[in-house]
Amino acid sequence: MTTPASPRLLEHPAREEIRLEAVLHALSDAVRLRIVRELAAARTELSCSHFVLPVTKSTTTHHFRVLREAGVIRQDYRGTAKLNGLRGAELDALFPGLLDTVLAAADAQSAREGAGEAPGASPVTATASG
Amino acid sequence: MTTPASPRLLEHPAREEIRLEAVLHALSDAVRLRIVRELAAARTELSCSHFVLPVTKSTTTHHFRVLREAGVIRQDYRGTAKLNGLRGAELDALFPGLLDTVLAAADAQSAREGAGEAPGASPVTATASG
DNA sequence: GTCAAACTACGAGGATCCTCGTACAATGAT
DNA sequence: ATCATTGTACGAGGATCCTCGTAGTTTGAC
Repeated sequence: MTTPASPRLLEHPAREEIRLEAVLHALSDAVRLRIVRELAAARTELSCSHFVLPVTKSTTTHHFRVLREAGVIRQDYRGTAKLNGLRGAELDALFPGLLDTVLAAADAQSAREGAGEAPGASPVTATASG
Repeated sequence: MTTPASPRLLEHPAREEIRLEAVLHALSDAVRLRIVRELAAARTELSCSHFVLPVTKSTTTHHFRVLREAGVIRQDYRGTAKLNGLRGAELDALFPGLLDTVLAAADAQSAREGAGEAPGASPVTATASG
């Protein structure tokens, strides 16, 4: 009777529990915004280890948790890995267009700075947004 | 030779200096989001004293400064008062649709909570967004 | 000059946040 | 069972943030 079948469960806020202020705060950090952009560009769930971030593993865990607790991403264990996926549909139902708009704004800012912070591969990926 | 004609000048970030992270952070606070919503609903410049906020005057000044330094609002002195106006056009040029989307999200959340935090007059104002 | 109104500056308290290092837990393969 | 992989927990340091009170500045009216 130690631990049944459930491997490791993570708490997520219910859709109705998601607060706009928390979402905006979650997206207001450069590292987290980068994570979200990569997740959006990938269109799939990605493991934490997939990300190459300018912070340590501990800090990475922290940022993923902030995103999860704000309701921006969903996390599920898959073997030793933990898959992260955007809660795009839910967010869109709650705050129509918010995520896409922020993502577009981030792309625009990135392009303006001419930096190499592009999340996907080429900086000319955008065209189809829906 | 103490002070020429300039009454009191305030520093604002140039349009190109505005950072998405700073804007999102500025909007992630409940008090500031409320200020922005009222400003958007008013469609005019409003003095600080016009706002009835759950914080002291000192704190109000602080929040207005955060909004100004993030590039969300523009502040100008007008006699003893200080008029605040949204930098909507500039923000929209930089981050298309961002402000409107956040404003709509805030309205949606407000409506969901059934609270009396409505910025304008009636809670049924939305219809024409552009 | 005097007075009221509107806002700021400064400093402080307390909370939250970002970052890290080290130690630990869970899974899958050997 | 042993080991490597993946990610967590805990605690701590340092920065930033929100809030306030008090004192001070600028403007306009009397």
